[in-house]
Amino acid sequence: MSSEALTEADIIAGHCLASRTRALNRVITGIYNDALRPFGISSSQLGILVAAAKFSQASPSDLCRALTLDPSTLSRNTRRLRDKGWLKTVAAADGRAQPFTLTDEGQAVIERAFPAWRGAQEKARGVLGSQGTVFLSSLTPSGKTDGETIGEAATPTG
Amino acid sequence: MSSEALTEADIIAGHCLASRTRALNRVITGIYNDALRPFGISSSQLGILVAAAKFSQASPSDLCRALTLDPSTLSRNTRRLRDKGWLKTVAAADGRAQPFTLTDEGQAVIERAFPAWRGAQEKARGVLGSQGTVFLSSLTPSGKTDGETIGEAATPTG
DNA sequence: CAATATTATTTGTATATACAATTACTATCC
DNA sequence: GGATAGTAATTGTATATACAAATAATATTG
Repeated sequence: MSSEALTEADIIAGHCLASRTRALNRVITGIYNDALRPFGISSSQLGILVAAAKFSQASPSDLCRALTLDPSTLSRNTRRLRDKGWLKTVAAADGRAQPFTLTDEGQAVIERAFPAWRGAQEKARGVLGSQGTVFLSSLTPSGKTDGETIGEAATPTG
Repeated sequence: MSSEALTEADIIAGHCLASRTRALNRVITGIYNDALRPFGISSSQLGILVAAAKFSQASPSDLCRALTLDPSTLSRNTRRLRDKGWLKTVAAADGRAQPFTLTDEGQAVIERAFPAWRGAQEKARGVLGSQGTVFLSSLTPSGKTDGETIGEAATPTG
């Protein structure tokens, strides 16, 4: 039993949920990006295309709400997808809105990339183990817990 | 019971672990960044400072291994921390190495930010629920599962 | 209906991130 | 010990991300 006092750095390094979440994100995102690279699409971009496919006519604000994404982030991301010809802007009643739809090319990209996505998904399951897979699967695409609260209330202490 | 065939987009949107991991990362990282902002430090930067505190003399390659961070990413991140005076480069036997140590100011920043970090940690626990908290706590700071495999092998099917 | 408030999106700026290429060393191996 | 291989770090370039500010259009309200 070590009797040294724990420093702030010890406590943070030993428990920080943000550091662990970000590290996990780097690992998992890397798996998908590696798998998707041959198709010229990133994990983030594929996520936006599939979200656009599900809203037949998506507005940026819809997707921001659905994905917990800052509007400025989505604006840049959709610009790249419009530049590639995978999304196209359509007219809207409300003059402020800039809704878009998936193009046929965008749909084709989803279909072409699908087997690679599936391979990455398998690899990610392996890395996450069943506990991690079940937990992450319980989240909505917005990163929030589905329904009420998943577990009980969190226990105190840092 | 819906009898429509699932499209690729339906399957990806409904299950993608990368999208969920990234969305969770946005939510969790945002909690810590909001809490730390008044101290002029980000979640990522605090993570590097505490890692540097634990290696009394850290080399970039040590930290990259410890955190699963690309060397080019760490290089830019430590540059900002050196510019702020929180890390300083020290001499090394190996002329290729650029090891650094935490400065007194860097140590002071950790101490000042600690209560805010603790508050963010509490909030994150609440968002994650006990299942998410337990899972993420089981990861090392590198984003990998501690020890063997956490759960059993993942079950198949995309 | 004109003034004001609200909403939707983009643009300016900055950090976090990674891949590829480059630069500087150190190690190895004839 | 000099050519070559390997390692450590940085720099070039690009995407992902967010906050703040600006722009533009619709809603509200007096």
